Amino acid sequence: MPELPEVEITRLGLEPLINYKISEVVIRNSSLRWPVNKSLQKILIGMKLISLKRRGKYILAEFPNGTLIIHLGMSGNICIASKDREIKKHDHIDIIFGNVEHKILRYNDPRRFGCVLWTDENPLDHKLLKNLGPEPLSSDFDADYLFQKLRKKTVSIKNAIMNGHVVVGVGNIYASEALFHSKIRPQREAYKVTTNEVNNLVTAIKDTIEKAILKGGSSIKNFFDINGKNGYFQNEHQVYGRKDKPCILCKNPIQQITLGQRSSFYCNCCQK
DNA sequence: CTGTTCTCCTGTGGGC
DNA sequence: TGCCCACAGGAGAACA
Repeated sequence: MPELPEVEITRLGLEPLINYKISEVVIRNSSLRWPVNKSLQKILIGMKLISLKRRGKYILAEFPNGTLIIHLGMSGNICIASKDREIKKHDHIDIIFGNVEHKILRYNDPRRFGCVLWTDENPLDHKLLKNLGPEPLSSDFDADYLFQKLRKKTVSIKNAIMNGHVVVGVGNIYASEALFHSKIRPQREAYKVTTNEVNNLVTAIKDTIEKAILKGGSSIKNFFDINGKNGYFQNEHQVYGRKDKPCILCKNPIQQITLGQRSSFYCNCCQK
């Protein structure tokens, strides 16, 4: 469940847990991207969830004594499970809230590229977060900023916008989508993108992400007891995954190329 | 510093 | 039906 909209929807889905205290922590498999702190149980029991924030694709669950930093990697998902829900394969962590009526934050991640980390310092100072670029939906992310960033970059524009130090939250799907909407070929060198195109690109990134959040938000009522996935595949992509299919604008076949070892899709006719 | 390649891991789908 | 291979939505680490 990787792109920013899915992370934001996950964050929203967890909000019913705010103000509940943790009564138990179960770690079935601690070997995520980084080992899960075995003392998590000791640290978290009795702690009340204060707030849920997000930075890039990291979910920040704040407690009185520190913060859980959660990343879903490529295949992670979180649901709120009821007590009687069966344990499925790759249900690695349960964080159980409430003493009487249990609400379980259940972390599932088949590929285990995600992470669940504890910090008792300001999470924004954590080494994984402190050097991240601006949030795509914030006013800090504008055409002036992006143009300045791209000026020195010789990598492809697609790789540039997927770089978390440039802007956070633009994943492989939405990078292709945003470049299609702004009519820029993904393989173009970043520094060759014009101010006008950067302007369009910033708008396209914001629109793509905003729309996906709105769309996914409508499926949030299904969050309880449903392990992820809904909302994601339902999205209709204009170019991503549409190799050889007709471009929605000009009917020419969509091209697929590899950039930075990731699949990239574009229209050879509409994107220059 | 920049850019490139490698890496973690399981699941899935296509070809035979 | 089974087997093998390519590939999958992330992104830090290691290296040139």
